[in-house]
Amino acid sequence: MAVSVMSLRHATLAALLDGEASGYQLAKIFDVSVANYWHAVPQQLYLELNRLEADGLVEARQVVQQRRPNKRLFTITPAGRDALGEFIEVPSKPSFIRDDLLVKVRAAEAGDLATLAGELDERATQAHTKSELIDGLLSLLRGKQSEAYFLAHSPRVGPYLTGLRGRTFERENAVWCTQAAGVLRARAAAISTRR
Amino acid sequence: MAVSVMSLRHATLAALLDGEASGYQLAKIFDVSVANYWHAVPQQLYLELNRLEADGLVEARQVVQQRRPNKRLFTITPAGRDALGEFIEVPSKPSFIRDDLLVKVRAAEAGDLATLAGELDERATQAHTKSELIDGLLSLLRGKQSEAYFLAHSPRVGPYLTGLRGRTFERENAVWCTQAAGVLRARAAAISTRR
DNA sequence: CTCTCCATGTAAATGGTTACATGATTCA
DNA sequence: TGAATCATGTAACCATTTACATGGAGAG
Repeated sequence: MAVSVMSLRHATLAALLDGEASGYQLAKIFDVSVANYWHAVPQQLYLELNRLEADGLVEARQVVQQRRPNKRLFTITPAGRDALGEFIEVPSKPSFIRDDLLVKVRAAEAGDLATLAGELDERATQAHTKSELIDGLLSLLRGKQSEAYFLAHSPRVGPYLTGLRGRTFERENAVWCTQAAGVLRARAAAISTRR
Repeated sequence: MAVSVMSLRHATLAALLDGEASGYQLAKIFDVSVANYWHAVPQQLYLELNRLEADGLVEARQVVQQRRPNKRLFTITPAGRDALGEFIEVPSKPSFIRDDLLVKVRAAEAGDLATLAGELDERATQAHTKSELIDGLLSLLRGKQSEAYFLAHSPRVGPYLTGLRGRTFERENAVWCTQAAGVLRARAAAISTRR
């Protein structure tokens, strides 16, 4: 059975549903809101946008600027929207976490506990910051509407739902990192007093 | 500043901290407990194990079997443990989610809402099953000890902590998938009655 | 008699990261 | 004067996935 591939394509197309954007702008968007479900560096986006253009899924128009480098603004085409529609029809492969830091925690017994606890604290802070950033994006989307009303009626329901997932993920990440750091530090202390 | 790479290596080494295993067994382990922080298909593991052996980070012994194909059991070497220790010292790059299904939800407006809701329900079930599986692994690890005691004293603290993260992740995944499916289905119904 | 499990690999293709390249503008 | 922002790309490299390949044992 066919399973969907090439999600960078579709993540890029999806980001263009909000309107035209340059590769540079998309890179920024990928850094904040798209980061909830996909990650890509600018180089990837420039390549992918050109491929999408060649395939007729996006259209570009050149914008000449005086004090800034010229840029190309991309718009999703009807064919691009269709491609997203088809993408939604084919089943996805299940997602998985791939996290260096969790590998380290798994292997904690083979390394320095204090160092690891330090990195966990840092990560907790980052995750907390990220969750607040997303929180801001969510209330910006929602405006004065209640969440229930927004979810029932707003055309921006897609970004809102992915934002909710991202916010929870980052919050839980922060909680867990803090817990793990505490556990490891307590153990590091226990080991050093025992000697 | 150097940032750690090649986590498959370290995930493999970490999995061998529990004792010797064959490539086939490791593939199983990767499917369940290691899946909380890394994913790999068997082919990758066979390759990686051979590379680790060539680098002296694991040792292999051949086990000849009568009714089963012969196998090779791998053990982590002191050099392998050192490699894990160094891995823990170098900072990790921040992790990110990469999920096809979230891309689809972001792009919901361009596709069929009922189809997407259906896939979200399926995913909710899978996530719930996975969370219960992990829950079982955790109580197996814990045995009769309280969680606090286990976290303070057990040598298996690494796997336990990653299990906690995985369990929360899957639980939150199930909750979110169910919520998103509900939202999208309600909207699908609203659209069809309006016509 | 078919399916799943055991058990290990090679080869080709795709996807993703890192390094390199350029250059003006604005802000501290 | 140095760093950050705007703006786009190429090339080399590394990691990951998919397809292909083999074959006996045991369960239903």
